[in-house]
Amino acid sequence: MSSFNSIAAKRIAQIINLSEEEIVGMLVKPPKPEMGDIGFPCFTLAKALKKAPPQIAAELAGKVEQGAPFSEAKAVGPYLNFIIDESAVAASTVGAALASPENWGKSESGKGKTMVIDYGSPNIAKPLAIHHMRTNVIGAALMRIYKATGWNVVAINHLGDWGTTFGQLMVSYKKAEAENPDQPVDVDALFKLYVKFHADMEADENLGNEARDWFKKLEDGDEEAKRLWKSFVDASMKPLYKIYGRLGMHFDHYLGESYFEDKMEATVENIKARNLLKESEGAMVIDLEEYGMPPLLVQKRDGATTYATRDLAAAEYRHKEFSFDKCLYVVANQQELHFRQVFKALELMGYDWANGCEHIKFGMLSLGPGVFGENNGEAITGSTRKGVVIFLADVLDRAVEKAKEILLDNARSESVKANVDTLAEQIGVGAVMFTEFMQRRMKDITFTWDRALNQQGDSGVYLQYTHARLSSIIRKYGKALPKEIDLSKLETDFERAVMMKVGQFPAAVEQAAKENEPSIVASYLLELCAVFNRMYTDKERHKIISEDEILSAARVGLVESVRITLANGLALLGLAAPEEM
RNA sequence: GCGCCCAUAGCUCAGUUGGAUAGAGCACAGGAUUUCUAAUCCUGCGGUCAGGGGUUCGAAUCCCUUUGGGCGCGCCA
Repeated sequence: MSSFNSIAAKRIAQIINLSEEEIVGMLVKPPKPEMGDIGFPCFTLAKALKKAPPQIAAELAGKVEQGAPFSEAKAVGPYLNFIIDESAVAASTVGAALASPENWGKSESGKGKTMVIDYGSPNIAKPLAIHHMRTNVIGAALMRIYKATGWNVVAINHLGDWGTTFGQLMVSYKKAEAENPDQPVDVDALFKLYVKFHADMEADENLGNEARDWFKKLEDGDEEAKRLWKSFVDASMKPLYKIYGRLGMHFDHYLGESYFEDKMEATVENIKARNLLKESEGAMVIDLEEYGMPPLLVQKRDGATTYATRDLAAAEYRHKEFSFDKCLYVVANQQELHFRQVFKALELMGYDWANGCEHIKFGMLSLGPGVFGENNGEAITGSTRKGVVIFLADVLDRAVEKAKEILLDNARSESVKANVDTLAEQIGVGAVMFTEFMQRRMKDITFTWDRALNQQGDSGVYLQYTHARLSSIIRKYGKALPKEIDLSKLETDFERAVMMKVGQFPAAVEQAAKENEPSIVASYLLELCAVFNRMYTDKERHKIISEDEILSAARVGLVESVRITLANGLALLGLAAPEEM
């Protein structure tokens, strides 16, 4: 579509004293389709020309070069509007999508550039809770969106597999083991130990010191500490991989904090070499007062490292290994200050690539009333420590169960019945994932079961249902589309609206990458489906398959282009595109 | 106290590089299917775009300010 904009700009530039580039920046989309496809506002010219904007628009319409790819350029009030010729619309949308389905929506704007994305990155030894879904789903979508715009992407899971938490677990585990030699080590058991530790610490503050001592032992290479740590990590990873599979996530590297353990010394040396390390209250910090930030803690009083130091080491490693142009951290906005400090520290360490680092933050998820008691109608913050937590796996399971019921109720065909479990998984998981894409990432979310399990209205299910409907039409058509389709047959207002919407897909993907905002793709897809379904349900005028073979081929071509767009879009978001449901 | 973020219909949200009459979904009230998936579609109802000031031909959008809310501010990550 953007090529039409530049052609319009070129023609306007021929008759007024503005550059093509300036004009492109001024072009707008008219609010109603009958007004035209591209609009040029004439207000800014009014002063210089000392004429009213509508008059200017009328004069420009008289002077501007007419002809393909525009059927008309006309004045509409104070705007000069261009109407794109039907055949040009069809060729650049339906034609383009059919010609190369797998590339439809892709671009090369990121060609030759590398982006490292840090997402997921859970603190292991705790089962994934509902709020972890945000980084997982947003991060995985961004990864795919960047790939679609030509970037070379390296996805890293910076596992939280190091730190005092493991000391806490060791304290708790040793106590449990003393009472029961067969104390299991699996993620459920670990979770219970974790909760128990924090409950016990209420009564015995000394436990905190014991935990720090165990972590120090781990850092110092104590055999038993290492053995316990390894068993905790192994037990944690199993369910993690399982849920990553369900969410369709992918990582190129699992490089947890523990991986950087032996690289920490070099990082601390680098900080020292720049004269940045200062002693403060017995700990070692980087002073950032000059930049309006509190100091960054590099080493604790006992000499153990902190997650800040591990982030610095990880950033150094990532740049050395992948020489990224961009490094995105998909992490909740609670850590905003932390990342500002880390990025500033990297800059002070002399790394000019620090300005390629970006914190992709997102709003917080709280638990609505009814999820854990009524709480006087207030939302509450989940707390893994206190056991106030909704497990992601449980949410997915319930959504799948609900999808299965609805599938069996509708029971459209034998093959739906035969595949009901696969389809229910696709639909249920998709519905839960899609709730992440229903608003911009910065919005806070209040979790309620109703919201998470919603499969009505604007939802992932709506997109998937529309995809199944599109697939069904194509199945019914029952033959390959002819090589030459007469797209000029697509001439109704609804057909034009669908074509125009299909044509906006590449721009939506591009915009999503530019703003690091997968929800842009999601709202685009909802609009696409709405526009298509409107045409589809107008069965009087828009029967897709009819006796008119030429028209049928054109309409099925249009349907297929919508299906390709929807399938590619769903894939970017990580949702399945079922062919029937 | 300081910093970051948020505020649009009863509810959940789009619209944010300034442009034409601020849009969806849910909820509520009606309606559409002998024919391609009704998990759909249509109609109606619903707005001091948190308040105030400013910039501009033009502001939900940019600037200042007030209010309300969320998050953060060294030995958790």
